[in-house]
Amino acid sequence: MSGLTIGQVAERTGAATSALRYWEDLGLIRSVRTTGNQRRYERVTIRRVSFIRAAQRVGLSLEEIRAALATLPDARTPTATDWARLSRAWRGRLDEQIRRIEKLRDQLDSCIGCGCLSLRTCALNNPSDVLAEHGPGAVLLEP
Amino acid sequence: MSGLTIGQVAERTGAATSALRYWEDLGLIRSVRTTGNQRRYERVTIRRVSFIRAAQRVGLSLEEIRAALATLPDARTPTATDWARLSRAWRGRLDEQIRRIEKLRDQLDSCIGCGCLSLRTCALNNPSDVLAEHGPGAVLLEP
DNA sequence: GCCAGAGTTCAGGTGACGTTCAAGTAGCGC
DNA sequence: GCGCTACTTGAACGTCACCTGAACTCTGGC
Repeated sequence: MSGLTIGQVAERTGAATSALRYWEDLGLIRSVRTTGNQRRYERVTIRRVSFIRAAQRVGLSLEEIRAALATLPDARTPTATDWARLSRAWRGRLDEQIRRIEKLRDQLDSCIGCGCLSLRTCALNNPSDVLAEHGPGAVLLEP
Repeated sequence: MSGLTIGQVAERTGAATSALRYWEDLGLIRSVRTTGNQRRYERVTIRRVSFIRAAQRVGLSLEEIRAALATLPDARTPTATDWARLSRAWRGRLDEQIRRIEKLRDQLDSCIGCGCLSLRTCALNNPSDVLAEHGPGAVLLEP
């Protein structure tokens, strides 16, 4: 009646309570407190948390997710259209991820015969165009 | 002549010097020291580092890589056949990764229209069979 | 009023490094 | 041998997205 506990949100979304608290510290979600200082979440938070988890699976960092969530309307409860707008951009990311891994796999196929891993001859070892050069920010695919 | 410096190994392999020192701390690579306490690497270390980098791109943790490297012969310099044996097992991993992301993408496609992200109806939100439940250990795809 | 279970904060750990620092070293020309 | 620059050193701290445990407090049912 007065909102969902952190345990209820965790159970309904599959997120760990520690993650929910962490996301709240980062400002991704909000809660109100009871007189005893316990968190209580609105029901709309469930959808927000679901969005965060889905976005993570697609490979977005929490900072990117925070930015995306910031474009949601303050005044009203987000609609299905709002959520759809945010998730539409993910498609390309997934295609890109698949493309990268497929390329890596094909290179591996052409490389396994030789076992080379040598500098100029082996494509597996020259991935400059396969993966970005490394900015910070990990993509957890299988956390 | 008396071995490669850490900077030379970094340049030839593309690994950062900080990573090389870290891997040495973990026992993945070895070095000898000069009288001035600087690291000097054998030329074979280049191939070893290349293997580590390739294995990481495939998604192995450093611990898994350490275990794989431990199967290399101590007595002699590893041959192309040795390296090929180690990398053969990666194929399935990459296929599995592609399968996972493709499934996620397909679910996203069927989900974008509705913008739902709701609990029972949206596949994107029920990924229990898509990704493992989360043991520790991050897979960095795009570091 | 009691108790179990769920909640709280805080400190510290994880993996795989990157960054920054003062201080030391290598190798070059001269 | 001297000076110069580029490189290297270990230690300590930061990063990201949390997890774990300690020590405590709240909530809800009986």
